Amino acid sequence: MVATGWGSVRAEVARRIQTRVWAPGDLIPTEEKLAREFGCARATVNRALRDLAAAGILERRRKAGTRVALNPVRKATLEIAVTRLEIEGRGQVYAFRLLEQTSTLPPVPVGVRLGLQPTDRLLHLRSLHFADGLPFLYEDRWLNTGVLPPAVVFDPVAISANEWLVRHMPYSYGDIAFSAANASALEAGLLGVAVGAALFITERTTWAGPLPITSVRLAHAPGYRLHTLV
Amino acid sequence: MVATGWGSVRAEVARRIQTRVWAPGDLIPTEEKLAREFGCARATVNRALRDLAAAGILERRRKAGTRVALNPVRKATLEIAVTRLEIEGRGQVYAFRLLEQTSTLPPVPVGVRLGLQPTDRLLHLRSLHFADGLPFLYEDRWLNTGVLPPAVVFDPVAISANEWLVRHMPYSYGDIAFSAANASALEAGLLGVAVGAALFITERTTWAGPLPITSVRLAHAPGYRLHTLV
DNA sequence: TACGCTAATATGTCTGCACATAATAGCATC
DNA sequence: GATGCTATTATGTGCAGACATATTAGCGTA
Repeated sequence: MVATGWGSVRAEVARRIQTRVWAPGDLIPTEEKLAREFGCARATVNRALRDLAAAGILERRRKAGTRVALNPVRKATLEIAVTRLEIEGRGQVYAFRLLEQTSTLPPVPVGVRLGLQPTDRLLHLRSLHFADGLPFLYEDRWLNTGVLPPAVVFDPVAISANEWLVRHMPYSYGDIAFSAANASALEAGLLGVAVGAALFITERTTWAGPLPITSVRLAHAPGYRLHTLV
Repeated sequence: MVATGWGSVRAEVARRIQTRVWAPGDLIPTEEKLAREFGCARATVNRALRDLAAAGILERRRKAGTRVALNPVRKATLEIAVTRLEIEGRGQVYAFRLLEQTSTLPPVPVGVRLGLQPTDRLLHLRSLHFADGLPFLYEDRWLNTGVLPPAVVFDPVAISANEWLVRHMPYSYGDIAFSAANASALEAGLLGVAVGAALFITERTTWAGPLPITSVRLAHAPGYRLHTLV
């Protein structure tokens, strides 16, 4: 421990866990003891241990103390960027085409997922995103236009809904699910692949506070890989 | 702001961003000003803003100040649990069967991924995991036995490699990639699905510090969905 | 034995202060 | 105008001390 700072405390604690000085399930010394040992303030140790706990390596409970996680749950972090940036980030040319834009009653599962009344109409957008001219992603989106800020015009032909939302309804929250599915005839035709090809599917439902905004299904062309950070 | 604590500062800042009091790209007040406004210490504001920055909502740079992220990158967090716990967590019965256990030279891509010499031998494990008696997951793993702690015996018939590693080589780091693939004849047979069925694929490479431990490919039976937290 | 109260304890968080560090803006110089 | 130094500034991190809060262990009582 020649380095200083909470990062070095974290590194040393992580080292002791990796080298099994402290084994899974073990109770590690209290913040005070560690602070004395490392010659730093308790707040510094606290910062380091809190960080390791957030990573799933430690489990902390008041009074009970801090122990090395017994069933470490790997927490993987993914970056979900706007499609345009994802494609441009690889040095490819981005383009997208709007295939459909209708205001209609959503299918029941979509309505339920968004918590809507059966009579609520939604904007149904279907579009295709291209990388270097090749189909990259097929997007099927239901959009609750009622909650969009009326001040700003949304032209789904000019800008992808994804990007528009991220710019004008920032920092809403939702849940994301990933799965695999065989390409339907429609999807195969649009993406230019054989019917039944394995597609990587992303499904997102997004809320701004209590208000449902959008529910979208993204079908990625074969070859798509989603990577964790680091 | 009737509540107190850094959480309430975070909530209020998030609210101002959601309601576009502070729009994307805007510079928000300095920590000192916010601390004065909220009637708390700068450290408290710092904690709140640091948290929002970690979530990708704010961008912070010394001297430059704190601004609302212009191209917010959604950071999704996934929990990757041990397969047994994942299945038992749904109230299903877990079982697994080891299909192959050989020590051999890995295929070139695997060797490269692990950064091994072309002459290094690896333990090749192939196994099938079951949920309620039905095939759930096909695992194809290459394991660098040289780095395993010799003190503890690893019996791949008795315990899944995944779980053994997580218990005895805790807190190693690696990268994970998700994709979709059509089931090969082999996979289809093992998982009891049609050839060509869309499988959700997880690939992981794991290191303990500088030492490569394992590279694994997991093929999930159709219907598998990976969910983000919250 | 079972239950409930109480004291002890480890972490959670806040305050106020200090100094470190990175990045900018402005000035001086060539 | 271009370049380079310097002062300024906002965040990053550190410290010590304090109080809050959850949880446990132990004790006493029924």
